[in-house]
Amino acid sequence: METLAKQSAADVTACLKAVSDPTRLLMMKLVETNELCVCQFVEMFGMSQPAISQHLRKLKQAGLVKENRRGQWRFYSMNKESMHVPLLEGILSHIEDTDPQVMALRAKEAPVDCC
Amino acid sequence: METLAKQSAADVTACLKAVSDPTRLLMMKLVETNELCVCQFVEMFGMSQPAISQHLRKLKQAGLVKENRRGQWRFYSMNKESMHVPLLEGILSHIEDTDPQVMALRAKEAPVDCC
DNA sequence: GACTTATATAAAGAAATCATTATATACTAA
DNA sequence: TTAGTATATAATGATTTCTTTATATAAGTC
Repeated sequence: METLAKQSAADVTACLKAVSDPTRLLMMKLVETNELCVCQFVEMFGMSQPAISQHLRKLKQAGLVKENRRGQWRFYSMNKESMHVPLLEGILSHIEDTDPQVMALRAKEAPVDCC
Repeated sequence: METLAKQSAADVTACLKAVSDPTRLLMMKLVETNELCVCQFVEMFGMSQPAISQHLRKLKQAGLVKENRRGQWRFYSMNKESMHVPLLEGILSHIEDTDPQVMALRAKEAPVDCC
């Protein structure tokens, strides 16, 4: 069942800009089902912590992820209330489950107190 | 009926980068059904001819449009053979038909020998 | 051939993007 | 309170993107 909530071209562009970066697209694929904290992203992507934080900020500003604070950690997951969810889910569904990049990232998923 | 031809995350990113620009997204919306020549795009978008040509080149390099030469004109239309068609159609389907930008562009559509 | 028209390509500059290092904030624990 | 950990923000620089102006190519016309 494909929900077809339509939006303006400008809104679609805003969503596409947010996920047209390889790191952020993969991030969205990961948080589609999981909730992950910043330090986990850092481990998985092998990127500096500020770089990860800035990508997450862009996703948050676009309304694609929501932040959940628990203890000293901040968890990110897909914002299912976003107007962009139908579009976003549609895009993510085109990434094959066996995608090597996604597989490699998931293999590196460490416990929350990884850092 | 939603075709679900899956691709690698890298391929999806390549497609998204091509259409995450407002001009190019609208261009794809227009050539989804129509075949348009460069001078028509120039009229419709009110942008310089080289700017239009460069956007078209990016779309062509991504395999999203095909070029058809007839006389002195070059017509562009969606490349229905592209691996990205299912993803692309999915994205375009989220743009509402009454979108003001799309409507404004279509209203400006001039005959081919416009220039 | 010379001239016009449609389009592509090149060159250049402003603005946006994405990374890094350095620093600030905020929560936890002792 | 002091120290440590997790994350955000600021500052900076390299690269990319998007536009414009200038020039080249290629087809059509006289």
